[in-house]
Amino acid sequence: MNDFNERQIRLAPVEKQTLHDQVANQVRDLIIEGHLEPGSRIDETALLEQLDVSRTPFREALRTLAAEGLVVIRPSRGSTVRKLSREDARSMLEMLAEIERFGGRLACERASPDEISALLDIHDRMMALYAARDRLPYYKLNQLFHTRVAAASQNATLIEIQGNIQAKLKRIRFVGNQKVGDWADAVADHEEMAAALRTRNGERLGEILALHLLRTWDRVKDSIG
Amino acid sequence: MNDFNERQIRLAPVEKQTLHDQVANQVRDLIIEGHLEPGSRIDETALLEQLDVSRTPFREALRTLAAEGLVVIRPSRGSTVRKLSREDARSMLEMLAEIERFGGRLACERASPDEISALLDIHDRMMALYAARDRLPYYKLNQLFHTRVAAASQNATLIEIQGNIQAKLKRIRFVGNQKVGDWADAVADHEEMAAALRTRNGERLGEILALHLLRTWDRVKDSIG
DNA sequence: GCTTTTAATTTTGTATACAGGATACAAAGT
DNA sequence: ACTTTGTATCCTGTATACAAAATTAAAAGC
Repeated sequence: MNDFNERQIRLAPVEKQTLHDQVANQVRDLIIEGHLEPGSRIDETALLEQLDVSRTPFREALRTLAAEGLVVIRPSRGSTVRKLSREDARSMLEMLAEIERFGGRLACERASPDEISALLDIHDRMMALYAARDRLPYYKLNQLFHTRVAAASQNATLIEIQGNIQAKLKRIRFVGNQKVGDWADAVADHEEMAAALRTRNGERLGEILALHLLRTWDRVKDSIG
Repeated sequence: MNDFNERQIRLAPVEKQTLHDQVANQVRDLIIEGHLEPGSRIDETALLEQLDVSRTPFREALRTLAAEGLVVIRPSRGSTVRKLSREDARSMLEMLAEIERFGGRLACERASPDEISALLDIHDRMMALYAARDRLPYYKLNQLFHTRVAAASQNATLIEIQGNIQAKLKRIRFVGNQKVGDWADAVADHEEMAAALRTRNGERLGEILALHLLRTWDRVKDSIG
């Protein structure tokens, strides 16, 4: 009688996590959150104990992170947290700017009304946080906003690449947003983005998104390398 | 007296290859060259014997390929060669078009005269191969041309992403270029690219590159699913 | 005859052991 | 004192062994 329901449940299984994946996620977080210094050596034995796994899944995780570009593995010489050179950061921001420009354009063409209002909602919350000068939650929501714009482009490849680059730049961008005046400028940009979203002006949205990121480069370029 | 030379040699060591890397490259080739059918299961034991390695480096290689998006690993259920859905292919080509558009623009701004003439040289060789209707070498050179345009953008991130997507699409694009009329169209595009390169007209070059790829989508979209 | 259970087999994920190479340190030579 | 050579230690890469899960095959029930 509830056979059918049982079956439904079986057919939609909870996606299982291997140890490898868990470790990869944990280490990725450690890197992105800045608990592992860029350029520093990754001490296998230490992390191994801390995470309480054996070497096999740990090393597989490292390979994954290396392919993602967060970790550098030099044969026989251990792995290090990838340190972005000035040139790396420049090329990533330049590329991200172009990707978000395109994403913004597509978003305005393809987003559902719901997606648009969800975006505007995030925007409003960001503005409230700015008014309260509540930096960290603002920063988190900002990341989310950019991610969601990309998501609204309906282009899975774009979404993935945007996420990848954003992850690698996460720390840098945070550093870049420290000065008060810069924050005000960023907020002004975001107001324009919201306006462009409301009118579905893709050209304009893309333009501001790109500019927004290129400005980030100008802000951080001297504190890197 | 040759102390200095000795030291030079030590400072530029030959980059060593781990077994893992070799296996990753081998399997990647197998996939790209089409010797492993997309969607098909990857039989560990079979490949293990064939490549004559143990499971550890092999599985690490699989992780790498999974992160690159060439392989899909479902926990406890083995790995398969990633099969591009129609939607995957669409989003990749759409994205690649935009990336190459940007790459083309940057190339015209930043390429050295040498790079430009190297590109035009490749172009000439392509045209000769077209005249001889020599399909396979033409195809290879075509890949190289697009890669080199990207390289001329001087943006490492762009170069990497372009290469990644190109690798994943390799088989599809080959399928798409089968009809005679299509080939002629593609050649016409390439003549225009060469012209734009000669005059360093980045806007134009980017436009044709993008169009060229979007046309590819039109050609292949019905044969994918 | 078809579905469901149970058992056997294969396959996958993880731990561990071992070997080869790299790093660090100390001793000898300049 | 500084460089070089030799040695000990540590770390990395790979093979293998074992356990858990999934797949397949066979048997039992309806």
